[in-house]
Amino acid sequence: MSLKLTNTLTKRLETFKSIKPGEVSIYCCGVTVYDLCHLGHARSYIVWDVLRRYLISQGSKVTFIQNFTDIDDKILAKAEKENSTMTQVSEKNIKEFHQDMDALGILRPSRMPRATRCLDGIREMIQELEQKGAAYSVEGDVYFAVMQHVDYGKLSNRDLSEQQLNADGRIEREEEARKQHPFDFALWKRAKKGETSFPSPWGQGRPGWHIECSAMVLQELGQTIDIHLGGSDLIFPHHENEIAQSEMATGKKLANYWLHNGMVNVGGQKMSKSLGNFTTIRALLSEGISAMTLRLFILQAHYRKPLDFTKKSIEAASIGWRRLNSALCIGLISHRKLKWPKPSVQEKTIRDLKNNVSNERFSKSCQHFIDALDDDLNTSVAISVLFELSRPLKSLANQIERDVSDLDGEARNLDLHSRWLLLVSLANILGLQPELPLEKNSHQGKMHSDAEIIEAIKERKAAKLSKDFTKADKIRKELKDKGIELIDKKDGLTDWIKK
RNA sequence: GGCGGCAUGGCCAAGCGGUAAGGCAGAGGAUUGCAAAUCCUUUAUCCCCAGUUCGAAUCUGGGUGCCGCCUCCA
Repeated sequence: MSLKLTNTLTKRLETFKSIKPGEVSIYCCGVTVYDLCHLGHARSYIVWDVLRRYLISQGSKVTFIQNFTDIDDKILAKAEKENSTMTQVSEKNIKEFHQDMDALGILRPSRMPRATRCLDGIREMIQELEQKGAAYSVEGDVYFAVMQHVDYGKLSNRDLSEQQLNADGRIEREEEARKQHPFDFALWKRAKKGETSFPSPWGQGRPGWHIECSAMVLQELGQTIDIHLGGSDLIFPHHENEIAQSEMATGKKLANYWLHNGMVNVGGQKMSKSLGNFTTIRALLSEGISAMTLRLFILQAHYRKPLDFTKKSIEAASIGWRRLNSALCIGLISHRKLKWPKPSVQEKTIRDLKNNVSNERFSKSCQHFIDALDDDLNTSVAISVLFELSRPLKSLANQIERDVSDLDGEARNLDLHSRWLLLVSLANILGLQPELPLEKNSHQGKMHSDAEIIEAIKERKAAKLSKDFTKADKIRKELKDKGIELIDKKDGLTDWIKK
């Protein structure tokens, strides 16, 4: 089987085939850098990160371009509010963006163009469109004439003859009057006085939103690319307009495959800045929810479906991850004890993986995993394979934790080792990487000094030795009420963690 | 009003015509003085109604409900 993807352009599941064999060009719509990213952004970029990792694992050379929109009303508004500049606001949020994405284990794009650094390309494209009669200027504004583009609406199923009957009340009358068609959109907007602006043949102004992506694709990847990515909320008007501009300017198809991810919902409603129902990635991470928990949470759903965000669902993912993680960590923590070779972090291609899997049972798991991803990135099924692979490893981790000296026989050990290698490699394709447990006994908070706790543990141990379990339990309970949990180990020692 | 999507156990979520993956929670058992962790076992006929078919959660038609886009938006 080979990779099949749902193409928004054709509304069908299609076998993916790149223009150049072995090479894949991808453009992903990035963020407008006026604020921190929220879980919705995380979903989008995590999902596309998996697509990218999967293509890489198949041996493809992937060029992944993602933009920063750093010219925008909201950035300007923020700059004004903070008594700063557009550049300062953008720079700050670009840094924040990288911090979040790195934390989530998202591979950095090959290049990240910015609108401010692509102005020549933007102006050239607008001029090209003007020459072709697909753009017209009105008092310093330049609009794209949608009627000139025969295919307009092909991505989002819009019909130009309908004239957008019911979008009333949402559009500024004044601007409407200047447009030839209600769907016409700005390629260049003239500057109001005092506003940050850039020179152009049409006067001082700023590029419209859609044109930057068209110009960047052309600049970074060429006329036709393999895959164009974005959130489903970008289908119209953003991507529709991008297609119109690019295809009119170059005369070539912009992208062969258009992929769109579903939204993150809160209480059934889309998470968004404007609704104010968003939770930032930063906030989630600082609450102690691990990056991999978020990844698991997101990848347990299919990427095109809406995903409801609730405290409960995150907690479920968190526990699920903790268990999966214990299996993923075992070869890193206990390879000496198990006499496994020292783990190397080499990334493997699917072909290597398949060749290395000797055991028939494992090759089935491996194939099941691959088939799942091939089927329009069915990460949900792929994850179920990981959980199934991890089961005996979790048990092993537990045995080691309890210091069971009688580990299983050699053959079984070998079996577990190759199981672990497969698990780690497959998990890596989803970007699920082992998170080594934090040092035990590390904690914040000042309710108790370590010495006090250790004293209590000693007292309890004495009570246990003298079979005074009532007292032992009382101490456990007292500590628990203060958020300290005791874990008795096989060797008679007691660990404790602060919650 | 137009375009698109979704409806599966207590919760989340796969399934793409052949008799319901996986995760969380729950129950029972093993282990443990207790607790935690771990393992084993276990819990559904798929929104409603009609139809196609030997056979449908899966296809068709009609309902009902929810969501997204049509304004900035991942």
